[in-house]
Amino acid sequence: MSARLVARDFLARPSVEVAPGLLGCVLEHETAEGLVAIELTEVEAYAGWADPASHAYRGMTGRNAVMFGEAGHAYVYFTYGMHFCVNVVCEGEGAPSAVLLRAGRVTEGAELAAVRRSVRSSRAATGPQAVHPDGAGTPDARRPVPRDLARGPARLCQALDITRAQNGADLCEPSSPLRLRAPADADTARLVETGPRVGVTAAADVPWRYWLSGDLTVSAYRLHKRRAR
DNA sequence: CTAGGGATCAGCT
DNA sequence: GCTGATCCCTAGC
Repeated sequence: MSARLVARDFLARPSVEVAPGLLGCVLEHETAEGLVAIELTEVEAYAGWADPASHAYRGMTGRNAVMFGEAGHAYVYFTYGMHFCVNVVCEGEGAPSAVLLRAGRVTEGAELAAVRRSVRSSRAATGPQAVHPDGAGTPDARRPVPRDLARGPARLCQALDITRAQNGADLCEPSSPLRLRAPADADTARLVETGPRVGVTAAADVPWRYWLSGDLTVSAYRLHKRRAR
């Protein structure tokens, strides 16, 4: 079995070129709890300086500094008070582009991923250990279905246990706990579809979201609500 | 549909 | 130092 990682050279290009090539790649995170691996099915490119939707648009800050560094590192950010999202940094020093990992399918460690997801979910819900009033609920009843384990950028991070601690992690380094594996050769010829990015008001016209055609783990598309400016 | 929650940052004092 | 708007979302009504 090949543990071949994605080469840094592959990532050191404009994110719009890299993004479709990440589909089918496997992001895996090895922790004390075990290994969870996720095959990427949906990504979005963010282009840096020229892209008003990019965190790097207004220049380097403490939060987005990783985007300005070497390609192949993880840029993790926290949003909406409770969610993490992970990006793969592309291009090179001073060219802050990145690809947001929006969804995937758990290929290893599904048990562990399910536990992580249900623990966090029940805490965010109506309190610890919500039980069905009719008594029908077994502990497993709350479990997310496998398809939903990493269906959405924040769910993907939950399943992999990616938090601020993984910000800056080197995805191209074999000894790194968080790494990006190249797809098996048989999986490379998948049909890719393209469309507008999710939740982006500025530059909503560019089709920089990429996903594997027909894949059920791709997140539900919603147009962003118009917000006053 | 909405609440939820924390971090960030521009703009101000 | 503070204030308020925003944020690439999710789960539960």
